Amino acid sequence: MLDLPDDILEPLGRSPVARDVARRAGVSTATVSRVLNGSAGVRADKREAVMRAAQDLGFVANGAARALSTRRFMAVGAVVPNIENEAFVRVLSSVQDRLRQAGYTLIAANAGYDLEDELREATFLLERGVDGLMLVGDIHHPDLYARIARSGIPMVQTFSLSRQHSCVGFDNAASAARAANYLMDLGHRRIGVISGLRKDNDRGGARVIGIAQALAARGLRLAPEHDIEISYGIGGGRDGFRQMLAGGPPPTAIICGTDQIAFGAMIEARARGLSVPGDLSVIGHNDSDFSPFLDPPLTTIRIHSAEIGHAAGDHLIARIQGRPVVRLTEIDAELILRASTAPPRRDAG
Amino acid sequence: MLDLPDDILEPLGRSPVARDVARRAGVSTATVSRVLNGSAGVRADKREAVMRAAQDLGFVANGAARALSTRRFMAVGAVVPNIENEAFVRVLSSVQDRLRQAGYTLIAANAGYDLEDELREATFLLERGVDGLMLVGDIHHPDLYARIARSGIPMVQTFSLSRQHSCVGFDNAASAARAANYLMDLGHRRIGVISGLRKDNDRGGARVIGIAQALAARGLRLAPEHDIEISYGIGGGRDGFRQMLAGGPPPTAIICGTDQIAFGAMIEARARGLSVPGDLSVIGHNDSDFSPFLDPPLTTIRIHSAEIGHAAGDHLIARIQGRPVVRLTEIDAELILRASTAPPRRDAG
DNA sequence: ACGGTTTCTGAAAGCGCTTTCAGATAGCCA
DNA sequence: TGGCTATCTGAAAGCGCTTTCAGAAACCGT
Repeated sequence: MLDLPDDILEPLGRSPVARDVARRAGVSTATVSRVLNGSAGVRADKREAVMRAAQDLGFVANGAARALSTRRFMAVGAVVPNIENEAFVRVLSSVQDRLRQAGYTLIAANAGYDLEDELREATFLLERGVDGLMLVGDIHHPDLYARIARSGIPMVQTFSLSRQHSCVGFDNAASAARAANYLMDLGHRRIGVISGLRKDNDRGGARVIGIAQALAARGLRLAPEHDIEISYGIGGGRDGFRQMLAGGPPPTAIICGTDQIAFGAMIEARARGLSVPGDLSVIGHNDSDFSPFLDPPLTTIRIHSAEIGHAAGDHLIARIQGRPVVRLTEIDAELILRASTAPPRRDAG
Repeated sequence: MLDLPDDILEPLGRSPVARDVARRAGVSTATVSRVLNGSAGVRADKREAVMRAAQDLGFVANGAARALSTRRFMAVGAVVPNIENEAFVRVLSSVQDRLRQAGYTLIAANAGYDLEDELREATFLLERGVDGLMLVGDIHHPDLYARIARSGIPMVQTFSLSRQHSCVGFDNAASAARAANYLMDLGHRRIGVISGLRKDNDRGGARVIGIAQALAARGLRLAPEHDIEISYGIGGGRDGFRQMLAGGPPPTAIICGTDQIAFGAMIEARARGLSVPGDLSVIGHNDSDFSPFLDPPLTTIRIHSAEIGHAAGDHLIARIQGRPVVRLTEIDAELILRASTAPPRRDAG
């Protein structure tokens, strides 16, 4: 006969713990743990009893205690340059998708395109005990690499490729070069670039380099006055294009760091009486939702953010679980042709 | 004379714990904890020693152990209907801002406009042990309220007002009514609505009700064929407006659930040969980044998402820390007038 | 130098879970 | 029924931190 305490059917004044479930089911906490974690080797009747007791009590295991005991926090962190940027939101959303399926939580943080801030945020995440970390790009604070190494958790970089570290991304230089080649194939010879901030941003930098090299390969050059660096957004695009026009003969085509920038440039071009694509061809980056609906619809380099996120999530989960992984996953970007690009006018030279 | 173990200057094979710091500094773990948590009452020299030892070792306190010991997870959860929606991203970003300052982490999850999914995600967060919870809207699964109550953590609802629960938001019906009144003041009499999904969405529902009531107050009515419910996005807006045209005499003005929907409707209108605002006035919701740059610039109801997030974050932190709070914070939405609205044509009746 | 305060400090007891280890139980065959 | 193996189970030892409590040290006035 079991010896039941009086309070056994009374509500507890606190949230129930494993001990309470064990008492109610007439077993030990060890068995409760075994049942709740699905480990085999518990007789059916006891399993039943535990399940019911847990149910009745509304028992929810204390995450901190579990994490302390298993050394698994069941969460991974992600630090992105700008949490409000469409591409990064999509990545976060898709990486969370995967993590969620594996029982993990995503904790996202914002670095604001600054290495020091990124270090701070990532450290914060590391202190929380995340089991894995996702970063964007291949340029990070050296201390960050050191801390990640010391913590011993897996890390994956996204949106660009890397020799040193695990990554899921694409060749920013090559895809931008492809866009440049497409423009040159159309007959353009004066091609400009409006990119977002390039400091500490290997993606932006690589793209400009890719374009410059593609031009060089055909005997052209990226004129300094056609190489503009601005802050992100539609306003940035307007400013950028205005700046570009101020610097001598206008380009007949431009490649922009985001679709927002491209949109801004198109607005400014129209305000100046330039028609797109008649006087100016425009290519963006990211394929935003609104890009197919612009006037004219925007040619853009589509980055498969969702795929990047899925792959990055799978990569981290696999490494956390000790499964083998490929170090480098390439998710190719794609040039989406729409009506914002066309051959230059005859007389444009 | 202190008795130092041999390994004291050797790197440990594992990440350092408080014990290691204590040994290196020649104090107990209690003192280490006191120093690292800034509690007063530790002599300067010992404090120094601990600081240096922690520094040297690269000590990072184990979050799970700390959480277990303090019963504070130092994280709050947020469940939003759609993590890729601009307005919600902004709220998450601003709430995180505040939390971060108070030393808390934000864990965000996606509910996809479904009460069951929301319950599932919120439960997941609760199991993790979050210290507070942010939800969107005033309609939730009854079980969710029960679980929150049982867990004893503070919760705050956002984007709408509530009689029952703490909230930071605005009166969706009133702000939509204001937009309707503005249109009627311009002379419009046939006003339509294209909203996102209204099931389990009090915001969308309230807006339509507000509009219908505003119309009724002036002896008009919202015709059923002018009351369209679609899924979100630009495509949704196009579909919605197409549907509306199929149902009899077209409205001279529409109010849309988001700027994306409004943009879609404008595209469809133009495709049908209708000019905006000549033949159709359009009002959106949220004031997206691109809205001022559309052709014509979009009149919209600006929701101060960042303020909502800040207030919600402050509210939660205050309650977690046991400080008094106001139960209801109203952050008024604002009608931003741009060129997509104008008086109807004379002959439009 | 001494008793009485005041200030610091360390030992130890948790926090609530998982997991090992050894003992208990059940199952099986002869 | 006895002996042996195969299953189950519970006691107890952590996980790494915070915090209480009582004792040690420092300080003070006389």
